This record gives sequence, C-alpha cells and structure tokens, in this order.
Amino acid sequence: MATEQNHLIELLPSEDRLRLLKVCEAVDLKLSEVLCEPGEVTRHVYFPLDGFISLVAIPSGSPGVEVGMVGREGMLGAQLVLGVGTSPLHALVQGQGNAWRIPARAFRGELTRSASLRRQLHRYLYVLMAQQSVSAACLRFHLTGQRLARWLLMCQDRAGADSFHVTQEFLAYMLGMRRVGITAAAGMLQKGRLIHYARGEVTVLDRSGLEAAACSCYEADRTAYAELLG
Amino acid sequence: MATEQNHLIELLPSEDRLRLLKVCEAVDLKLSEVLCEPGEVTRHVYFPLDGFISLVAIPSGSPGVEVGMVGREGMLGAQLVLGVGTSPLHALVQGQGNAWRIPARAFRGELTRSASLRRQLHRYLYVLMAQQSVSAACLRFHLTGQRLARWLLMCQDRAGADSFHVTQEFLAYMLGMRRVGITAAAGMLQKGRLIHYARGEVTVLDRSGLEAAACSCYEADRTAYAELLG
DNA sequence: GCGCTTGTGTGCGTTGACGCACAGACCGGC
DNA sequence: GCCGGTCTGTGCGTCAACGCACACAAGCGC
Repeated sequence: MATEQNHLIELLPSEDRLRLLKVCEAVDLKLSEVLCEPGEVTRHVYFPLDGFISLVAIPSGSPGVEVGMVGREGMLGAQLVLGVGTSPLHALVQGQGNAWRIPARAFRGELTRSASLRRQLHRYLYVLMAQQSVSAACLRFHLTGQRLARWLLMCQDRAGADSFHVTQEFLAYMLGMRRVGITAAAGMLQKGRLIHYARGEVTVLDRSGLEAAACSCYEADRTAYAELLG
Repeated sequence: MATEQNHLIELLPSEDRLRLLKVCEAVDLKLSEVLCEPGEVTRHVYFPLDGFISLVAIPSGSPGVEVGMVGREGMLGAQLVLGVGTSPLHALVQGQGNAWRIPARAFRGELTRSASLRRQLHRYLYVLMAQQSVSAACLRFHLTGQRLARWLLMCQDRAGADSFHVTQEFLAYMLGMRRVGITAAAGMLQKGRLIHYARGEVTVLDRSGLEAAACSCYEADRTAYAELLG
C-alpha cells in the first residue's frame, strides 16, 4: 500500500475520515483499465493514492482528448455529490498504482452523514470546473511543446515519482495530437536536458526547466487547487 | 419585461419559486456589460430572461475564448451552491435583454431554505461541466465554420429571436480566432443562404441547414441539458 | 457634403500541425 | 540467434489558420 493518503480524505475531520475509510476497499489501478464510460451508471467512486486517472472527452466524429486528470489530490465520481449518477467522460487509468474504492451506494450514505465531505467535494468540483475552463483555452492556444511539458508535470505530481511509464502513442492520444508531433516536441525537451525517455519510460531531469517550458496553465491549475483545498 | 420565465426558476415548486421571486430584482442586461471578473467576490447572481451572458476564459498570455453561455436556460453565479463566492471566469453580456438579479446574501438564504433549488443547481452545474468538456474538445478539433454555426445556433436559442446583434470582431474574440477567419466562414454560410448578416445584424435564415453545418457539439449540449433539466 | 468611426472584404507570405508511409531500434519469446 | 511486436524517428506534400496590411462601405455628427 502507498504511504501517502488521498488528500481529500486527509482533509476530513477524523471522525468522518475514519467512517469513510471503513467503507473503503483497497484496489489496484491497472494501466489502461477503464473505470467509467459516458452515460454508464457510476458503480464505484475512487480515491487514488499513487495511481492516477485520465478523464477523456470523445465527441462523436473526433478522436479523444484528455480534459482532466485525477490523482491523490482528487477523486473519481465526485458528481455523486451533485445527485448525478453518471458521468459524461471516459475515465481510464493512466498511472498504475493503489486507490481506495467505495461502492456508490455506500458513498451516498457517507455524503448524507458528513457535511465536511459534502463541503470538500463541492470545493473539489469547483476546482475541476476552473481547471476545465483553463484546459479549454489551453487546447485552443498553446503549442504542442508547452502542452506536453504541462502534461508531464501534472503526471509527475500525481505519480509522486520522477519516472513513469507512458508511450508517445498514448501521449498523442491524451493531448489530441499525432504521435509524430509528440516525437518532435519530446525530442526538443530531451535535447534541452529537461527530460529523458526511452521506450515509454519518461524521466523528468529538470523540473524547473520543464515548468518554464510549460504554458501558464500548469501554474493556474495549481493555484486554483491551492486556494480552495490548501 | 420578457414574457418568458427563466427555466431554472420555472422548474421550482411554486412555494420555493414565489419565495425566490420575492428577492428578485428586475435588471436590464446591457450589451458588453461586465458582470463578473475572475477572483472578484460574487455580489449578485443573475437569472437571464431574454438577455444572455458569455463566460470567457483568459489564460495569461493568450487572448480570451468563450467557454460557456448563460441564457434563460441557466444562471450566472451557480457556484454559490458549492459554497464558493468567486468565479474563475469573466462574464460579459452578449445579448441585451432582461434578467432577474438577486444579491448573493439573499440567494444564499434561499439556498438554505430550498432543497429543490439546491437540487436544481446541482444538476445545472453538472450540465455546465459536461458542456465545458464538450467545448474543450470542440475548440481543439472542429473547424471555424462548424464552430461558428454552433455558436450562432446557441445564440439564437438564447436570444429567442432569429436576428441578433453581433459583429465579426466580437465573434472572432468569442471563438478565439482572427476576424478574417470569421469573415471567410460567415461568407460561406451566407453564400449557402443559411444566414444573412450586415454590419453586425445577423439573421438565421435556415435553421436546419445551420444545424447540419454545425459540429455535433451543439446536439451534445442540448442532449445533456434535456436529460438533466427536462 | 465632409470627415470620422465602425464594420466588412481581400491578398500574401508564414506556420504549426496533419496524413501517410516507411525506416530504424529495442525487447522478449521460442 | 532469429522472429515479431512495440516503440521511436524521418521525410514530404497538404492544409487550416495566423499576422499584417490595406481597401472598401455604411452610418453619424457637424
């Protein structure tokens, strides 16, 4: 089991936290596992510990593109607090690791019991919305290299490690680009000694350099999160 | 005063609706009026009747782009139900008209009193989130012409009229493009007899033709809304 | 009627990304 | 050691959109 706790859980008052943990079940997030399809009824919610999950929008007639990422700073299934039992997005495991899982029914129960939990998730949803609007503009205006750098940083934060597994093919899909576009952009980052990669293993070498290469959206995301969920 | 009521208000049980209307104040939405700046404390919430409002994201170092629209199907300031008193977006009046306005403080009061109102806004927020993720992919993948057609349809729905005032300059800003890009795309639509425009007055001539020219995101938006808010 | 502001149309070189196709590099299994 | 799958790199023609600059047209005040 991972040493770190999920941040949303961590921030709960201890009584509510313990009650929530009682209904938690430890699960492994397996690479490429699909946890949720649009329209499908939410069976479980997930609180990642060291794995993480991508939220992908696939409008009909287009390839997909990632619109959000869920790691130990967040959760999958937060829309239950809005009384909605489905999600408009695909959720797919992007970083292998551990997570807590709670059946939707039990989670609804906890929501009724814990005002802190509701409050927390309300804020989390707000942060997600803020991040989504940032992402929308980012997708529109920022260059491949900037977006790639941002993605790698977000991934590093959630993996809690400097190295992680991700192929260029997969990256291309997440960023909504061609693979060769990634090859070029990643090549530039590697040339600048910001990262190293080989056959799907990416290592961040120079984090602050990468931050400089990323668009402002990375900072904006972190700020939004910090302001509301400290 | 407009003949139509705001949809969110309309759907409330009559007791809650009447109580809410008591704290409402009728206001004119004036073209280009700014109702909200990011970070600023929300003073009032707005329920448009026949005017409408654009939500604009402006990441530092980029021009702005519209990420959402609020007409009589929605409201501005719904994040108060999440317990958050600020917004990450600019809100600016795009279509002149009437709206109800409620001071934030009074609105919070109504939120405590009315479970239906909370429930309604929860669902509305979910719809907004769904629409934002659709928009993100749309901004990434769809062509100017398709996006323009979608925008005009959304505008028509909210204006409740076939004609409305909007310059190409303004459209370009909303869609995050150059003005000349709009000139070209709008020229195509006009050539196809789908719209007519002259000096800022746009008239939709062939609605179904315009729907065919728009990307699937328009339909997706409507579906998401219909499913949750009838 | 003149000039000013506002809104629309055109032309041209540049560019970031696309689609497609193919070549090389690395790895595990038999 | 060889084969096949996976991952990465390169080349080339195409394209939607960009930035810039300038021309034209319609309305408004004086």
